[in-house]
Amino acid sequence: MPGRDKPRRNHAGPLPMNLFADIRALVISSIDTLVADGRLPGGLDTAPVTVEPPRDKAHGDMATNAAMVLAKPARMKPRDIAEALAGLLAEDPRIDRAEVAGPGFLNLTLSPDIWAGVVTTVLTEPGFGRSTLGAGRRVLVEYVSANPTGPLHVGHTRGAVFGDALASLLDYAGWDVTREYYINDGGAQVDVLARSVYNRYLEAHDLTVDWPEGTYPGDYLIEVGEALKAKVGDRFVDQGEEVWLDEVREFATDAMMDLIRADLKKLGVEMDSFYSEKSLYGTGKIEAAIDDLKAKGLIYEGTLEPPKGKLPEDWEAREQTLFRSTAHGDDVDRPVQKSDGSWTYFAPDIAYHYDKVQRGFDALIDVFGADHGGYVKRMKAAVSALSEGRVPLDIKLTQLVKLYQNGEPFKMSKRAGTFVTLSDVVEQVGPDVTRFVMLTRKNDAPLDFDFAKAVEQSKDNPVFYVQYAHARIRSVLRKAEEQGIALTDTPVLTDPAELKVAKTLAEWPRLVEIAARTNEPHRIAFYLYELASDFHALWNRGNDDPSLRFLQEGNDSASAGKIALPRAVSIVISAGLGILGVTPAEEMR
RNA sequence: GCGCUGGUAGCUCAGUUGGAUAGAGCACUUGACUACGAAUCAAGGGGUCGGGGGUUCGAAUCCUCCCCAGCGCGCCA
Repeated sequence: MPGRDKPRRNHAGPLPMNLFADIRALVISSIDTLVADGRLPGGLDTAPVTVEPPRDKAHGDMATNAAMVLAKPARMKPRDIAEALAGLLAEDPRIDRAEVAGPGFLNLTLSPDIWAGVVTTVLTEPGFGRSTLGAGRRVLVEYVSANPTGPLHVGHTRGAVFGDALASLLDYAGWDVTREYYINDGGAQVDVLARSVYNRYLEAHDLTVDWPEGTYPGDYLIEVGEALKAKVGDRFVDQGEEVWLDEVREFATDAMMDLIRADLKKLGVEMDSFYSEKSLYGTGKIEAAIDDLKAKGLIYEGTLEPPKGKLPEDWEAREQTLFRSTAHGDDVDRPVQKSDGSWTYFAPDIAYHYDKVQRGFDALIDVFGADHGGYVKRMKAAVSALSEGRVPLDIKLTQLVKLYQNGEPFKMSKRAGTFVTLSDVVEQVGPDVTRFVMLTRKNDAPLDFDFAKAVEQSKDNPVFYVQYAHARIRSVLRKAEEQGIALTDTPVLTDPAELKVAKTLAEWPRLVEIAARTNEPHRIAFYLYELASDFHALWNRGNDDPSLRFLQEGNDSASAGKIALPRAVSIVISAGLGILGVTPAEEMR
């Protein structure tokens, strides 16, 4: 077998940062060597070559598909390529064995001291896991963007948590991230808000008022009405809308944004900027965006086909100003102006995204609720047109959150003014649990959130599982400090359970890149669960086998060698929880 | 009718963007605390990956046609 009796070498070279990337580079360079030797034809595309952890651990530490993806273009048998590659790879000191398996997989078993090196890297390189994937490019993440008409509810909470974790993840992966909230303060709904606040204002003057359909009767406006009274006295009583609407609207939206900012703060979400829709009106910004599209020949006057299927009752064909979004992948063209000449809601959205492009971002991400799924194509079309395809826009939809209390569904109805707010959730279960639970589901899958389970602190609740692992490690480290044990960055790893933990640590940088590339922060949460699981397993091995305990009675140097591994685990758990915005627990007694 | 998102173990969900015999947790069965923290661990049973067809060395993953659920579908944001 190749490589069996090669000389062992301690790590003279650089410590492994992303082991999978390092080994992949080795595979690629080996392919180049084979080409140079004439054993492989030139001009091969190595992009599809992957190096991954195999699903079955019996297949070694890593597997590469290189031979199989090269077989066809090289017009060779996969096993022949694999054999040639195996011989070369086995010469590298990092690789113990390279074995051909199955249809042409190359299974790699790494030198055991590689894993100790990984632990040392975690302990000595402050940025272990941080990636240069983003290369300092600027990305704007827009999230929450709830209408400023009331407190945030659970649906917004998920969007807030998701967007915030995604932003942190991208930052960790080397992007220059801006977090932004788009305030929908320019549409009809803020007029409704203003009228509702005006009603509360009248009530504050002990006047009786009607609450017609379409107003916001929520209690949270009572104090806003009183505050308005405190500010303007009875100046607006018995006055027509034309007198007070503008002022009340501004007063009310300011009050709502204060409320929303306070809600976000409870969750630990902090925006870099708030962008006002209203600032687009009367400033020429909408016109500028539409003109840009017009210059590209994408604006025209026309009449849309009625939608198929159920026809709106009051449908009648009208000529409107349309955006030729079909030229950029949409299904139908979209109106930007109503038949009376005023803007549709889509127009300021275009202007807002035009502004994002103008601000020079390299990539844009919008986080919407699932009920806005219908706008994905048109927004992508708009950004594609405005940036001439230069700026990618990814739109992530967050699905509904279904609330339960001990299995009993919680109903929420905004119309009736009774909905479960972000405050309700955070006050009951705390920000850490709220955030972690909402990130243990893919963003586009529905989420069941049971208050009872979330506070129960059981295994049902993964945040405690991860927190507990961290707390256990901190406990060990406190004891080590009490005993005056001098720490070392060089671990002693012998048991399979120890190696398993180190191998999982080695996957962290790769996991970060996958999560960042796919914009899927939930992968971080699942990874942390797996790391915690490996750690708990090792801990319990120590119950059966005292030689595996981190603190070795009366042997400080042995203890130090054992403690290095859990120290590394706590570093990665802290980093991962940091991305999710969850505080690592020091203790949980 | 069209579009978007889902459909994976009894339940709740992952699945490394096409890799090898599809994985966790809960629940169920059995076992481990004179402990570095048992909120933990070990072992076991459990599958037509919604269904059919296709693409290829290879499909839960890609294409196509159906079925089911949620959301959306000009002059509301």
